[in-house]
Amino acid sequence: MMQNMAPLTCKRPKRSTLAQDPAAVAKWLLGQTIVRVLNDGECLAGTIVETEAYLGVIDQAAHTFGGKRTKRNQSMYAKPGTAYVYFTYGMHHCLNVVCGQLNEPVAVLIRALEPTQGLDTMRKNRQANPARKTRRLLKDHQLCSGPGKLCQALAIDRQMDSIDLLTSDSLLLVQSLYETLPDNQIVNTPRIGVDSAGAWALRPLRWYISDNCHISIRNRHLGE
DNA sequence: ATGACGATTTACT
DNA sequence: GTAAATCGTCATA
Repeated sequence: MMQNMAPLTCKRPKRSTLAQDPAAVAKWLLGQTIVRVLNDGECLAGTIVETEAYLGVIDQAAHTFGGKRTKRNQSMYAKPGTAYVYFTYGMHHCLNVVCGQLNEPVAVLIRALEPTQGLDTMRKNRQANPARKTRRLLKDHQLCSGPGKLCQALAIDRQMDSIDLLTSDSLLLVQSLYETLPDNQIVNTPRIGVDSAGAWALRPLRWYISDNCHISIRNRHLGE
């Protein structure tokens, strides 16, 4: 568990940190913070606890497999530190951190956050469109425990696509004051929801913080 | 213009 | 465990 979080300071990562291969960045991002500043100035924040790397043109599970370039995925070709936000399944948004080099379409999907600031607003955002009538209060670990959930909680949609996470005032990546997590607190498994990607579905390109209860539901019991 | 398909979530048997 | 919800995006015509 990430307990006793330091008060939020605004140390921004260097762009060179994100200009690495997506697997390295995915691992590095664990423990860092995503901050969303709403129009009224309210801050919502969470610690990244689960990530997946998408390796671009060679990766059958990536939107840019084979060098595919469309209106939707063009921000994956942008400079490292750019947000790639896409809409899927007719109702969900997903947030990625573009990494690697300019024009090298690789990215890291942010799959789960441990919410640290603005939980009440997150709960409100998550229940804005209740699918079920009698919905009980969402527990903290239900707010950001999935790529679609965290975007709903932080009010992230395609308007945030192509934003620079290192300079933006509305959606920011903030570096932890702590050292990088030790390897024995990081679990590495295959990615979720990419079963149709052949052999690439089996590659261990997902990472999450061991024993953290805010990771996505699926595979919470697996791993190691 | 049309049809197939999701880097998901939720409810339900 | 299975299936429904729901629609932008993309490839094809």
